[in-house]
Amino acid sequence: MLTQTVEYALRAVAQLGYMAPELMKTSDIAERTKVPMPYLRKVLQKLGEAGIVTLTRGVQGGAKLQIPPDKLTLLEVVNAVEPVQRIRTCPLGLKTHGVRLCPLHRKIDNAFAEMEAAFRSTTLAEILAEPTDSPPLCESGKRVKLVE
Amino acid sequence: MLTQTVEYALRAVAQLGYMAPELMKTSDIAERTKVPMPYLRKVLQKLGEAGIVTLTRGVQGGAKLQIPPDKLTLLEVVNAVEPVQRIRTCPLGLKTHGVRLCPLHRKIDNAFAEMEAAFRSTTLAEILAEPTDSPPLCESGKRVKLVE
DNA sequence: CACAATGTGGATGTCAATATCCACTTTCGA
DNA sequence: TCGAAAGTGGATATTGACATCCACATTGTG
Repeated sequence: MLTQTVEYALRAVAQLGYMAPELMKTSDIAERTKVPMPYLRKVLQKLGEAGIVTLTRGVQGGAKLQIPPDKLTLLEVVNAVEPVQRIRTCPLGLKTHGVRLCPLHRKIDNAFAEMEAAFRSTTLAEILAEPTDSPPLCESGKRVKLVE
Repeated sequence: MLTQTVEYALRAVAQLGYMAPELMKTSDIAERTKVPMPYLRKVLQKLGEAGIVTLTRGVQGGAKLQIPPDKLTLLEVVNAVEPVQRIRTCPLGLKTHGVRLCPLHRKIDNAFAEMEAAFRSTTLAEILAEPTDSPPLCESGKRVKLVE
């Protein structure tokens, strides 16, 4: 959970959130989010498959949010690129454990569960709206749409 | 955080907790915890450098817990093999962000912080003592020391 | 219609985490 | 004192995440 790829996906979605419902081409997203552009393409494709963004080809093409920011949870974004791996059976393969995790693995899985819950209960809109000196992905005071 | 190596370290420490304060040779730990033995060696070495276990060479050598289970937190074990990477500055390198994380990264770091706290507040003794049908690393009913 | 802008799909490269191997050192006990 | 039982340190795979590249398909515009 929470790999580099997830971080990239969250940045891209946050950036698209500013633009919503307009679209933005990949190279611009890459520049604003400081994600390597060729890799960002792959990430956006996964977000596309998950129905979170819509991708359009050709001139004037790009990506745009398919889900309104107040309906999109961070967990959906995370799961689109790298589903949270909860511990469901004993990682040692002990037969008698199975579904009933031992205290060690229960503890670990609980930590995952809490993280999952934290992301599930947070929408993109909340992230974008939160009052702060440091708006996501922007320099202070530049909390505006991309100007051409 | 919480890589395979961390999982291995926790298993090894849990196993040593059963034996404490006696020692156990690496091959036995490997067998019980189902960790590849050559790799377990490396993990134990890190735990040794951190002062969590003591390693003894030669005949009758092996590893043993250096810290009593009720004084050893899971976080110490995690940090010994793979320190938790908290987000302390803006990952995008935005100058105006710096120490003051944006809501997105604050959210992510909070999740890390909670996980850290969960592990800091749990001792090995608690894990081993928790009443359960599935004692850590053992088949049910076999919550006993390794019998030669 | 032709061309440039843009995304697509797949092949390939890079690197760190994971895992293995081996020659060497240390220790115990016969 | 010698040999077997351990751990040590370093070299070497293996693997998956991360990243790049390129030929191609699609779309808007002159």
